[in-house]
Amino acid sequence: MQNKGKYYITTAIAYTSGKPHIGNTYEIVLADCIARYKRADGYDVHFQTGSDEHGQKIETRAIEEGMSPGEFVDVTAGEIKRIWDLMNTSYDRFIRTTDEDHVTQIQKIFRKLYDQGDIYKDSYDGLYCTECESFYTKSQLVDDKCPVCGGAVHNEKEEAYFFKMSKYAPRLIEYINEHPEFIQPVSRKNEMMNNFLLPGLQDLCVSRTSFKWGIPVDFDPNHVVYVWLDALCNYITGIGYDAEGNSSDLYKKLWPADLHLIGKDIIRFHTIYWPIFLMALGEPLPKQIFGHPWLLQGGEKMSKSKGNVIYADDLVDLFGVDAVRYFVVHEMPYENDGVITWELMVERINSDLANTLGNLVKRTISMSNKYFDGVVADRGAAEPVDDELKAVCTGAYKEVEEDVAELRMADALTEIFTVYKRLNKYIDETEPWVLARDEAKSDRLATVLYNLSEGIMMATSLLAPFMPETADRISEQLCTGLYDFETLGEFGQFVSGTKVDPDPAILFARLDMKETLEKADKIQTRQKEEFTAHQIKAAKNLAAAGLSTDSIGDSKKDGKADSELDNNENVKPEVTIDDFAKLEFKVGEIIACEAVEKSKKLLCSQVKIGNDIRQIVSGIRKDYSPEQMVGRKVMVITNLKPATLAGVKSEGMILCAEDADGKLSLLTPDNSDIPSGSMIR
RNA sequence: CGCGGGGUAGAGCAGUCUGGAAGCUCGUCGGGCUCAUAACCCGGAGGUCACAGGUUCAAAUCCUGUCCCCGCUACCA
Repeated sequence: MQNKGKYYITTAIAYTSGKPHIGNTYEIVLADCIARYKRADGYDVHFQTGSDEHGQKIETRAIEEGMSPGEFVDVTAGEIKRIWDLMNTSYDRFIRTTDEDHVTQIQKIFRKLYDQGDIYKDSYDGLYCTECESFYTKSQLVDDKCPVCGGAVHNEKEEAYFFKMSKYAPRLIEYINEHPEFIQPVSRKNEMMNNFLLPGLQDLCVSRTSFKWGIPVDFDPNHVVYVWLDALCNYITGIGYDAEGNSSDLYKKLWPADLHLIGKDIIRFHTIYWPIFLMALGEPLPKQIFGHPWLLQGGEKMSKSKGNVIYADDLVDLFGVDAVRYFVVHEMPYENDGVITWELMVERINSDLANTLGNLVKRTISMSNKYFDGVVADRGAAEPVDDELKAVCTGAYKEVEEDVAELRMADALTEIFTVYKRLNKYIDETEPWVLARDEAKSDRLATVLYNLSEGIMMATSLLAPFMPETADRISEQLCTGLYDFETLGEFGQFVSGTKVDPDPAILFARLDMKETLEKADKIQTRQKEEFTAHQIKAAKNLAAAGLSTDSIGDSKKDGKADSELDNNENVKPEVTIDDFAKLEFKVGEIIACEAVEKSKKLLCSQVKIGNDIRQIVSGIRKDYSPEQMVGRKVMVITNLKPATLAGVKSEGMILCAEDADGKLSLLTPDNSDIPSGSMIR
């Protein structure tokens, strides 16, 4: 096969704060499809992935788990690698930012940049929240208060190293303008230009003294290297870059990278900071950076506290690795976010994998066995109807090639399945079972089955980078090997006279929706329980280490919700039974309810409490509609001082439980027959 | 007026740059077929292409305005 040259592809390295979910796993699968495709297409591919293991968050997460940071990242990096392997991804190196060669190089790089004056020491002058021990920018503040704890922030100075971003910004702007393919999709280019580059790039603080878990600056050990500088450089350290000029032959061959595949959330780091670091090091810039969209669970971001996270290993258990690979690549459009739900997963598998592909292979091989004792032979009895089929088969490679060149992998996959669909149609057009009834048409029947087998192998050879196991199974059932891409322009490579599998196994069994959703439900329930248990353990460990629980949670927003929850639970002082007796709780029945016009959050209910009817306004509209409220019996505090909310009078309060996400649940009496007005004690 | 993306059939999407009969997949309804995993093939129904104006012989596509959704808005990876 012709060698088309080297192709160096990377994924972002995964942050080791926890187990990656299917949204994170998508990236490695996509990269693997590209890598495998390029290999099959004649490129000398190098595929690197890995884990990003430093930073304050890791330090905190380790404490939560009661481990040292080093032990913790060993566990999570192992977990990431296990999932990457489970997904059958063919990376050449899994780099860890704790790897010795990487650490050494980062220190050299930092020193080099310092020596040449691109990094300078200064003081970081920012808005600091003592409570959270963090700096914030002005734009991050909410009402001039800390966005996490809501407390006051003040100006504070901290000694730090800075990188002269401003020095290189004009060159980067010029480069981006001259290389329209550099940032993909192009809409992202505008965001970077308009938000950062054109208004003027600020220098970047590239060291930290507030935590220890990072790569120490060797000439100033109080500082650790900023995690992004550390993480981004993996793309060069992983292939043998040396800041002192002794880079490896591998590096000389591979750099610059052909493609950095990353999530759309970290585009800024890859299209601004990373190119500038490279300019400063005097190295060429990567050829292309593709910020892929996200896979969302039913339209919302996955979050552990919501219990809606879908993990690759659960999916693989239920559906098999190739079905999962197929799904994530197929469902991800080029520019917009994709959607994953268990229902969609089942639909895709049944329709595309079981019906279109699996059934096609099965029926084709079954007919060869039934009519010709398994021998597939081209007896040359062609008819005009064959021509269109052959054209579709021989044209597929070109179509797929174009899609892959633009990284439109979902489209490429669809293109391949068009061939399978065409083959199914061909069976109907030729009606082999009718030909079988007439001995004189035996040659034609054989030729039809030959054409089908050949068509399947042509499409399957293109499918192999996407679904490697399935492609192997199909070629085994047809007792042949996958085709070289170079030969895909011609029809008729299948060796005439091949005897196929006498009893081919079903490739993808149809799934029962109800049954599968029940299994999925169990998985999600288990997951939510595990999360709750983890939160308790984490809080304990953090408290033992003398830290607050503010930093728990898998995102800033969750962290906020968590801290509020903790405040409600922990802050209130003990009360006596007499204090409690001052409050009057009764069962109320909601007899009417409507939304408060001026507000997005409020509902106004008419509540029957014994013989009394009261109007109560509640901020629960996001979780309950007025229709849902009517007829319910709820817990009401009746001696609360009346208040006016959004201009509407409220005489009491309907009680709700609130979870970590702020989702509300009305408190309802266990026995719905209990009359309204009953006392609650 | 911070920047950008989006609103197309019940669901998920393409089409918009370069104006010229509204398309794909799933679902649904009807028909065909029986080799096959109740699979496969054909056909139908279902859309005022967010809304309002404008340009044009012609607008999902170009222009103007409005409404809604989403992302980004720098030192948390």
